Amino acid sequence: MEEAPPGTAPGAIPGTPRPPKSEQTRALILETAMRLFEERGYDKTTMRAIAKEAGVSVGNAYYYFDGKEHLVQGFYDRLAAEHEAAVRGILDGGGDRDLAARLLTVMTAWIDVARPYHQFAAQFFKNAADPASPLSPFSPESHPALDAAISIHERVLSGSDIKVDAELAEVLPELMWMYQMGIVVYWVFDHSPDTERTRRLVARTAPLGARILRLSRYRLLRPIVREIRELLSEFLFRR
Amino acid sequence: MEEAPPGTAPGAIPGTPRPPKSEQTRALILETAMRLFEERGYDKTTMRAIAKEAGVSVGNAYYYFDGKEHLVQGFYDRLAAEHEAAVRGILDGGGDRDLAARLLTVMTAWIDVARPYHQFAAQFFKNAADPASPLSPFSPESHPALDAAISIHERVLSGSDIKVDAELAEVLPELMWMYQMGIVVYWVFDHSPDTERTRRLVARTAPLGARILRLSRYRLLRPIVREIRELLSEFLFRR
DNA sequence: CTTCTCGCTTGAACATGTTCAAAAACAGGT
DNA sequence: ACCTGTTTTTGAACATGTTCAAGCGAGAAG
Repeated sequence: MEEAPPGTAPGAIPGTPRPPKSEQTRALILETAMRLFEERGYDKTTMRAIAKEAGVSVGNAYYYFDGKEHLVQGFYDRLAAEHEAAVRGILDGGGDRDLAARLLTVMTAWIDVARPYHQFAAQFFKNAADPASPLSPFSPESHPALDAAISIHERVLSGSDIKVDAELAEVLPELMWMYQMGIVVYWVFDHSPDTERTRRLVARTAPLGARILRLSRYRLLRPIVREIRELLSEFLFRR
Repeated sequence: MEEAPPGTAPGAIPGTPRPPKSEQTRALILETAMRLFEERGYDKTTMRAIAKEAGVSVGNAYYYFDGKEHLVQGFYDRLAAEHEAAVRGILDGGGDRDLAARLLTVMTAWIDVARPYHQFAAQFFKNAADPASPLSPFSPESHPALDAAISIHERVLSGSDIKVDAELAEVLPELMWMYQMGIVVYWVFDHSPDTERTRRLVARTAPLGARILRLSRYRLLRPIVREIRELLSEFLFRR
């Protein structure tokens, strides 16, 4: 999330918050960029336009951000924060304890939160898919966001009344996150009005997932569940 | 695969093959581009360099191809053709009839065929993820390639000795193609030497898939299999 | 007060994908 | 051989992300 920190003040202790002046400029540029992205879309927003609108020079934007892509990180953070806020109530007590319901709520909340950015998201989605880009979910820069997203699924699971093997429970949140990524891809490509198709897909798959999970305790499926669990723990990305 | 066809000759019947001269130029540009992409990578290869190396002007390249991205389509086609050739023997009689073995062969063949392009693929993978790009697997331009890829999985399935419900069999090839896409994504992000991790992942998941498919005939799983089948036929892309 | 330091800011210059009006090559008819 | 309309080719111009050498300004040091 943090950019290459513009050098710290001369005698300043490292780790000390940036002097407020530059922080203000940084925020101004970021906010202007996000506003223009939302108004005109990612491609149509030029760095020159951002600089002009923010009342700074082009070079100044590059002083604070390594490039145009980095300005999008703001959306990641905002999205993640809004999503977290939207589901907090449901996750921390008070909510339904049924896993299907919890998952559906969380996923639907994400679609709602992300709705204003749908068109814009499709435009820069490619950057997220670029392994070399900091916007990739696997990049070091995205690690905090990734952890936050997975943590949501941890809470979806742990707050539910479902009974699963402890070892399986360990890899499930990451699997659920992958499910979410799949939905996001579907959503990005979804051109139905208000992404109604994606909503329907979630409404169908969330209960299905919970159902499969319940089934996983049957004797018959033991060996295969075991195999899947081992697979996940070996090949999931965070290992 | 076909570009916006450079206007047809005056009295020519539409659908008539292009005059060979221009076809030659087109091929020259495409081949030069592919060679340079392979030598220097996608980003490092400029349109000017391609034109210069091919002995034509920049504008000429744009006369035949709508843009730099379109030049990559050649790799798609080449890859698809090489893959098809590599697995043809196994698919059309003669090969193993075990589904796991067939799937593993086909997937491993793909990794082998794609090996020379791994680094390069990672560089333009983002374009394939862009819904607006012609390189997206869902774009009209990629439709032939998509059909070809799915047809391979149709043959993997139909040539195997596995018994599956007819209705399920109808959606399975597309599901298997999605599995392949998942592997491709893993492969793109895979930095292990010779993408050994991806190979191991395939070696583990191909048998797993076949195993799950065999299990699907159990009474216990009937309703859930039915649900999955309906889901797939409703939400898969080609519908 | 002067000078020095260093973070901050500037805008021109650069690299590269893309467009376009015009020139050249070409084909067919007379 | 010459005219005419079409296809092909050209290269300069354009748009935009990015870099960089130079300038600015506020506070520290003298």
